[in-house]
Amino acid sequence: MVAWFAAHGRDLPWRAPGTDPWAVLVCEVMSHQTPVARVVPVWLRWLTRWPDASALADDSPGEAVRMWGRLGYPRRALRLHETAVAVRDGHGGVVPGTYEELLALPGVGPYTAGAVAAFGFGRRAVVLDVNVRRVLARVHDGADPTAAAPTVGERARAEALLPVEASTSVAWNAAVMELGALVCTARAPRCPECPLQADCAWAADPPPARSRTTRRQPWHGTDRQVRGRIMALLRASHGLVEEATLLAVCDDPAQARRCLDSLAVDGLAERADDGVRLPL
DNA sequence: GATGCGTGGAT
DNA sequence: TATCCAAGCAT
Repeated sequence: MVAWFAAHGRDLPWRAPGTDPWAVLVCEVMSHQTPVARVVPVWLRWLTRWPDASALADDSPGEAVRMWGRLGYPRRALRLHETAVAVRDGHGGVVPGTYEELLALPGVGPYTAGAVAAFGFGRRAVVLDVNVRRVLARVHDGADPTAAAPTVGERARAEALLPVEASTSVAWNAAVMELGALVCTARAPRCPECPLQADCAWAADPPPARSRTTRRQPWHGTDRQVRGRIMALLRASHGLVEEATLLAVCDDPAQARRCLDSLAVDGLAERADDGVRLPL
């Protein structure tokens, strides 16, 4: 596993020696449901502008949302800004190092808390992202994990497999995650290239077809699409945007209104007297 | 536990 | 062209 990673792991910028926990946290949050290739340039620009948590906390949430650009799920930018404030005001500007403290930060869930503990602090922590889940489930069960959140059983198995020694566990986490991203992929896994092939239930008996358990949400005409269009207009403007301009992003005025309202509730848009803008 | 939440490249 | 999918989290 670890040898495979040394030979085939990607040379991602946050894997450079000396990357501090805050930079790791930023990269982990940006990577939620987002391809790594899209994260890299934003992460580099982000840390150039705000090298640490306090620098981000001292700027406005709206600037964080603007810098987030088209990464998607812009509420993550808001939560990352909230986390920066929490680190500045509650932890003396230093990212806390325990799983429990990390989990308490806004926008930080079980995956991110484990990833920062492991990759930011070198600690032994279960890192259960979709890649690790897929690798472990296929090796053990010969089937893909469910679409639902990880079960206690999955977590227990990951814990049981995780090497005891801290630095070894960090390397193991990185290797399994990378294996899931590059070899044990969701579609068309490259089993002949996999170091676990000999011990893998999936490789021994590949399932014939994919079973679709949950129906995916359609895209065209959804509130998500309309919200995205409104946010794109707000990011592009450094001042107020006329509400009528924002409401023109789709044909259905009621939907446009609903979406603008929901963005305001989320804190992604702020209404002023004569327009709308990103939060100050 | 099921839903909602962006975006764009790959197939 | 339509669907799948990518380092999840909050409600």
